[in-house]
Amino acid sequence: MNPIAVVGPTATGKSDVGVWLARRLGGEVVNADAMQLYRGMDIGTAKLTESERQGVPHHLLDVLDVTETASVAAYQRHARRTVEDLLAAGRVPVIVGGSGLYVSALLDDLEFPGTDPAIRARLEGELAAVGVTALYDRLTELDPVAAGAILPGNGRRIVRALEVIELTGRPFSAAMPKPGPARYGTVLVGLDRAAAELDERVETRVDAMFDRGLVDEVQELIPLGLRDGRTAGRALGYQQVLAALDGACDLATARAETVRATRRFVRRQRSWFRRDSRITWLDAARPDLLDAVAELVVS
RNA sequence: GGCCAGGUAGCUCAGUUGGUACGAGCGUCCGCCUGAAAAGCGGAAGGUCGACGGUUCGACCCCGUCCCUGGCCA
Repeated sequence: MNPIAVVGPTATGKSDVGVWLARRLGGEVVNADAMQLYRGMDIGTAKLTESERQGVPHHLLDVLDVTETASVAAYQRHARRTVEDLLAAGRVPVIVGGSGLYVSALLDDLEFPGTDPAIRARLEGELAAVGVTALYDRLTELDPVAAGAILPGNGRRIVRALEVIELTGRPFSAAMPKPGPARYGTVLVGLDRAAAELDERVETRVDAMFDRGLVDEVQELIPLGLRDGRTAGRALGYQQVLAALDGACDLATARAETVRATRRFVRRQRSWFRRDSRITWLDAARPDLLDAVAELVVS
């Protein structure tokens, strides 16, 4: 049986549907959520607890230390291997996550040219020293096409483009994946909810995270290097709690900021997934949701 | 009841010696997205400048009255 991918904005209820599908189909869950990759980041990423997983094996959870930088390319390798292993074993991969780029890396023909820490560091140094404009001008000279696709203020992407050019000696082709069927014949199911309802769920969920000890979790992760990592400390909730612990604001503000930032994130996730025409969308609030999902999977 | 501060974008506030509001942050909407993606970036829509009257060629800015909010004093 082909893999199923359950995607969509955060707080819609993807994880539970994933478990249900896995149990029903004899499958296992493959995480496609960038922040759930981190060990110890449980409360703030809404990772399912052991009991909530109901015995369903979950892959690609807790594979990174908080100090490690998440990487799509690494994710792509691990996730593909995991999916292929499951298929070989006759298990149905149930891909669940809201990180659009990660899902795409797994299911589309994305190829990531390498990276070189030295080159990267140098370019970032330049970015800090000379400013974005100078680097953007250079990119325009070296690769007008890439420059056209990257906004002049986006230092991060400009650096990456220059890195790839230097590394490969060829222009940075920022071509989006060509439209086509998803790898492994994966069926894509999108879960969403009415905007107002999801906003409310986000608020409830953030409240619950703080009540369940998000602050303690952050405090335990600090000695493990949460602040030193490049990505982990930027996760929603963690970032805001760190700011509060630094005295930049109080915890009530951190909580409110987390709600706000999460809502913004939901908008971005929608705009990412919206353009993928392979996704069949379902309103996660419908009472017969599971039946509807089952129908999609069978057909 | 008196005094003071204030009423400008959905919210918090800038601003104009009187000449079409240069607004900002947040929110909202839309979009982009290749080794940081829960990240990074771009664009747009929103204002009868509390009400009414006066002065003026012209007022959101000046004057008067009133309404509202906050604080202080009674």
